[in-house]
Amino acid sequence: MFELDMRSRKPIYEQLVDKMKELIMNELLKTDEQLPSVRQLATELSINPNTIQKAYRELETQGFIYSVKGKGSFVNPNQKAIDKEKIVEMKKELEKLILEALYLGIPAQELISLIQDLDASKGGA
Amino acid sequence: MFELDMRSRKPIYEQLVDKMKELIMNELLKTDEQLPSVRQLATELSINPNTIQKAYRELETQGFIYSVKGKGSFVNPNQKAIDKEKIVEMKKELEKLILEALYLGIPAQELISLIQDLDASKGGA
DNA sequence: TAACTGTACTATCATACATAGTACACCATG
DNA sequence: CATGGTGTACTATGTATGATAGTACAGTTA
Repeated sequence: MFELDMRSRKPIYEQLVDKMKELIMNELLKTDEQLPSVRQLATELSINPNTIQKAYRELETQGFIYSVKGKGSFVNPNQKAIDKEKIVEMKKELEKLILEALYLGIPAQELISLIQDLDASKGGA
Repeated sequence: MFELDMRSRKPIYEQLVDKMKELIMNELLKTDEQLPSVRQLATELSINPNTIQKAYRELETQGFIYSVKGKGSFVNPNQKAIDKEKIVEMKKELEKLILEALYLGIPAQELISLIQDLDASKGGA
């Protein structure tokens, strides 16, 4: 369910956060559905429970999940608060990366096709 | 000439490498043109000479520049060897980021427009 | 009570990046 | 030749971040 890239510059906990957000926004994890427990997921992924907890804490801060002591962590029903700040940040990152890609010689049309493909697969899956 | 983001996850030397490659590929630095010296650029950017040298070494390894002891570093006339590996890597990164953006709710059309704008400004500048 | 949840610490290790300092080889200029 | 510029190499140190290890405590559920 979670494919981690241990060599990535992006830390594990952050990869987890992003994956979770995708699953939630794509409704593969539905409202009030229970997430795997900190220890269980840690065992499953062969990483430290602290790393999982760090991801969960971040997800809770961002309003994607809520956690209850003794019970577990669950998908938050109200995630309308997907912060605009994050979107702005994302656009900046994308702009940088796209510019690099163009300078690297990747044709604009190829990038556009990539977006269209991803968009289609996202909606149609 | 070089805008460094000290807060970025991308290390300084790597930012330098990328900037240089852009300048070279965009022909803002022309064939056999001399680059700033290691110490000079270090002073100018207020960073350590070793960091500059690391960037230059990397650029030389990748075939973008060549260095001559006692003389300086220069733009390589033959940079046809723009590695495909880097392009593949770039595409993967882009794919991840675009997917995140789409899930964040940024419309595909907006991303496409972004690419087109960047592509136009790149060619027309 | 027992076994599971989340949560909160401290300590330690590993890695990558950047800096500091020194040293040497080479070239150009006076 | 002497000086000061170039690239290059090396060790040591500082720093920040990520990840792990271990322990402990609070709450829930059976």
